[in-house]
Amino acid sequence: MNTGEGDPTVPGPSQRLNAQVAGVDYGVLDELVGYALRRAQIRIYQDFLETMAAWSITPPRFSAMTLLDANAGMKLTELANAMGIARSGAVQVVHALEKLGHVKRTDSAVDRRAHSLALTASGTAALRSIRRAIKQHDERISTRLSEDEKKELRRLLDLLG
Amino acid sequence: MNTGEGDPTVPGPSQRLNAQVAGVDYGVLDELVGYALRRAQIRIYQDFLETMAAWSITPPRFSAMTLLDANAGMKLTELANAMGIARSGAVQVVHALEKLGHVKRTDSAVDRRAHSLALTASGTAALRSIRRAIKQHDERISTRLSEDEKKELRRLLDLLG
DNA sequence: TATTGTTATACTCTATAACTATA
DNA sequence: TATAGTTATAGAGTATAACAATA
Repeated sequence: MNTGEGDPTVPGPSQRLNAQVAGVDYGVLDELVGYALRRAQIRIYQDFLETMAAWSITPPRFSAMTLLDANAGMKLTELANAMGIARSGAVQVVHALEKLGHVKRTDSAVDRRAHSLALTASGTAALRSIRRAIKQHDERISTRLSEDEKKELRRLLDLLG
Repeated sequence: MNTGEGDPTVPGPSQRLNAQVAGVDYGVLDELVGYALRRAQIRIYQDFLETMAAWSITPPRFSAMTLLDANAGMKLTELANAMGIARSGAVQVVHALEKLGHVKRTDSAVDRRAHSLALTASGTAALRSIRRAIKQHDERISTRLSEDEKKELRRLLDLLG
């Protein structure tokens, strides 16, 4: 797979079974909010990867691109904070996106230590397609929920943690 | 950290910020059910790791132990299917749990290729404590939800994917 | 031939710690 | 001294592919 344009590959779809298997006793797992979340995530992750395979895009890469699109000129540390990861992790994400030609660094005028991060023209174009595909993916995974239910789900999720 | 009783270490808590940062435009991310899920998971994961640090237990390890407790004698392939991961991944989880002394293999009487997996006595004892801590963790992360809301959240999550 | 467990390999994601250049 | 970015290192989690033993 991976029609993609670069080295950074993606975990690979897999023909893995559904998270819940008949005839198996899931014990306390079935009572935990956290495990319901995890199970949903496991299911959804499959569709996400398949949706993004052609672009070599992973969840953190999509987050980074979206953040840079909406906040052009962010510094690396700001990006890391916004994503909730360590700086060293942000370096890797940015590096992968640079290899894909989606992100460029510009030396900051004010602070010679810092770089200004932004999407390239082709990165912006790619993000348009990616975003469209992601929106479809998001529709797909939540197709059994009404608009009200989606809203309620988001509300309840935001109360968590 | 890691008062734990074995080599297999755990990612490490970290003093990372919250997933949502003020002054940053999250763009389309704020509209996606999938990202709300991801964000909640990121927040919760911190508490999970801190809760489990003393036991060197990770989410998949907890799932495996719970499944083996409720379905003693499972084969490796069955465990992998129940967890929704590849066999090779299950090998690693089982291996880590063996190193911790929580799981034992017994040669299957019927099929000489297969092993019968089960918790050890100390694994069962450990699971009791671990389960108690996990339940508290689950209460903690969902403390802002009423019982009805928790139930509704589980229902909506199960509709996803 | 098909399945079971295993190993080899590869990749992402994440973290901490130490380093360099600047502030 | 403190911050920005980077690199080195490490481990978890996941996957595919190939292999030996057994079915």
